Amino acid sequence: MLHLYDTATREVRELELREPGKVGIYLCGPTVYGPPHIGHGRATLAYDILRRYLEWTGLDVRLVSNITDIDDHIINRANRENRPWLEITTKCEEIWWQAMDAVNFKRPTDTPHATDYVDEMVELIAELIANGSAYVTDDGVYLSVESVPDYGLLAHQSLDDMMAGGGEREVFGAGQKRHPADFVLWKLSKPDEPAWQSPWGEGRPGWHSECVVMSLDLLGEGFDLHCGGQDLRFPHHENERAQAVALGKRFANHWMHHGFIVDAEGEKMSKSLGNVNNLLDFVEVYDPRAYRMVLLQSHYRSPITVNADTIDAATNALAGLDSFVARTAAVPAAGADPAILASFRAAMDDDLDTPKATALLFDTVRQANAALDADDASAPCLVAAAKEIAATFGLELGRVSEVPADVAAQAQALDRARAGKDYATADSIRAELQAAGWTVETTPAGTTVRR
RNA sequence: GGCGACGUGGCCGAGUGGCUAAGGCAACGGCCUGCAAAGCCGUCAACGCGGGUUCGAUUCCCGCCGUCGCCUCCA
Repeated sequence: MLHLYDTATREVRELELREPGKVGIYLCGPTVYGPPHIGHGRATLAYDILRRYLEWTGLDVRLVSNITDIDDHIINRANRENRPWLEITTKCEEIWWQAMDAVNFKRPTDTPHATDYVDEMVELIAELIANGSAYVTDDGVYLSVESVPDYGLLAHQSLDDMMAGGGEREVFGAGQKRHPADFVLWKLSKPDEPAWQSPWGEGRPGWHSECVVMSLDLLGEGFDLHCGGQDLRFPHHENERAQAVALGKRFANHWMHHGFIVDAEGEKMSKSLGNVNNLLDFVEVYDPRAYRMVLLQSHYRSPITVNADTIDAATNALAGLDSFVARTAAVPAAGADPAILASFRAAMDDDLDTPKATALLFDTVRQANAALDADDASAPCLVAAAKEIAATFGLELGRVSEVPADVAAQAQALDRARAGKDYATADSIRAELQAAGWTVETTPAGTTVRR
């Protein structure tokens, strides 16, 4: 069974399932106010790999990932560009899924929207007020963090310590808060802002409530796993949890957080730094699979470097795998080598050790190639194991590229020239094809071309 | 200031109290090939600095240097 690092307990421990055979996962999704950057790519691919692996082990996975479609960022952009906010969220969500499809992210089983859950959030907030853990001020409703006994569980810092330093940023709603760390549950709206009815006046929900309401609604109390970026650990996840605790409800059993993309200088790549790498631009320039490969070759909790060098290296590694799949197209189907699959499973069960599992994949490919070269009977099982691992990683290998008729004709001409020992012609045809971007592989069985 | 992470060969990136410190990319040599490509075989080369614990440390502890993250709305 899978063992995962749990942020709450700070140890690698077994992912205990509430219900055998089924796993419920909540993944904090995007706020749709801009194009996704490559950091979002890691956020989704890390869990895409987790999800595919869990499914491969035979579990029934329910993956809930929200769309935050009401938020200050959205309102600010709408004001700045003088557009309706709904137009922004609709457009950005469309772009989000376009990018996710491009990196082969398997769609979550549920993608709830914050704006569809406003009534439930209002109910939640009312309950929190009723039991004394939330209070109303001039500008909204706040949760009193002092009413949550183990507040700071995920931050691993006491409230006092958190307050001690760091406060260079402006404290939101500082005026009437009882404690500086109290956070807003409901924001009263200003004129012309999107607003919903509530007992405390027209307004909109704060950031943290939607995830509590939606995860509990779709996955239920004590769901198995809650995921997101390391930056969401605090305050976002801490504050989600605080609301559930204040309600007396069991929340996530296990917390998983992934590391960041850093740039060549080792700095976090994020919107706040302004060095955005738009994911759609990225997949236009590079093979989207190369990004997945870079992620697979490092651990999900490590910060990783994504730049032209690392992507190029991954692209080249992928070329070898594509060649492997191309040369094994005619290898008869067989059961995957069980020892290799067992090693794969052992690596993945150990806190998703994809670097080790990826090393195993390359080693299996090498063994399979050697077996094929030697005409050894073990080849089909090795080939099957390699393909199964790659498929579980979500790597689509050896995609058959469309070969235009004229290119196919050139390949045939190349073969004819070689058959007639007209090597000058053969070489010039090959050079031409290569110049046009085709990978040309001349084998005894004939010439194949692919992109 | 508090909490935390990290510094491994040319590049990326695993890992371990002591057998030959993964894997990928790059480079180089060989086999194969008409020549290539792909593949296979092989070579090259690393644990920030200084102490300590230990029979032994890259791994544990302390200090230093350097980098990064979080500390109220950023995946």
